[in-house]
Amino acid sequence: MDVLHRRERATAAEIQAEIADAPSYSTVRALLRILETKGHIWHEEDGPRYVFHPIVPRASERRIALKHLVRTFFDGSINDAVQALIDTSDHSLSKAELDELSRRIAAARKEGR
Amino acid sequence: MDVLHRRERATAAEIQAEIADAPSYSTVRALLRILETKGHIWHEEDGPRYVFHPIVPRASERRIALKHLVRTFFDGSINDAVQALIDTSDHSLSKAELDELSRRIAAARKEGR
DNA sequence: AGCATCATGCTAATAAATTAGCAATGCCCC
DNA sequence: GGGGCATTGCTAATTTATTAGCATGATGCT
Repeated sequence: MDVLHRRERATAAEIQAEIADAPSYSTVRALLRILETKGHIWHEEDGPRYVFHPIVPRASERRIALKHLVRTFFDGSINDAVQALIDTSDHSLSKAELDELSRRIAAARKEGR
Repeated sequence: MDVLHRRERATAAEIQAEIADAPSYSTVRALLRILETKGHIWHEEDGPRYVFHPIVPRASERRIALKHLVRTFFDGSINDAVQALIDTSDHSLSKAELDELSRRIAAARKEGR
């Protein structure tokens, strides 16, 4: 599901290739079949192969994932989560990026929240 | 694992109680045994019952989860992730919270990133 | 057109997870 | 101290996931 949310569309082989420690091709295909019967993905045919897609759109899943993460790891504090994001060490934000964030926060403030 | 990361410690019964759509008590206990043999959790004995704990500390798991989420849903853009957090509608940030964020960003900027 | 390639459909075997349930044991309260 | 309660240890049955492998059919290249 993560691969499909990253790419929106992928074949079985692509999915396997993107997973570190991937299970066998057989298993990936079986898993895709299971995910499809459970209503998490669908597929279209592109010539001889299937191209899989998530059913829940990325933006929705994104919102769910954020909420879950904030609840699980930040006791519900969005503020703390933002702080942690800014602190992500191996990817630290450039001055320009920080400026952009300031701008966005100013915008949110203006919206009267 | 989510429950254990939220609470840091929990018994089998507590874990079951916190999971929506939880499987049977038997299953929860079996799963805890499996997680333990796989090295994801450990337990101490508190009188007659086991209290389980995650092995990877919350702060580490948190970093991993953030990284994963940014990669999966925001194409690696921390900025976009922060924006999405700020936009979380059902939890919108108060003016005070936005102020605090501004302060934090200013601090990050000062650190010369 | 013919051939190699790739992907699916299917089947069958094995491994792992899920579940129920009961005996045994330690705790708590009266 | 005795009786109930909660929790673990275990076993066994069932369901589900994982895997290999082969036949089949479409694609694309020469």
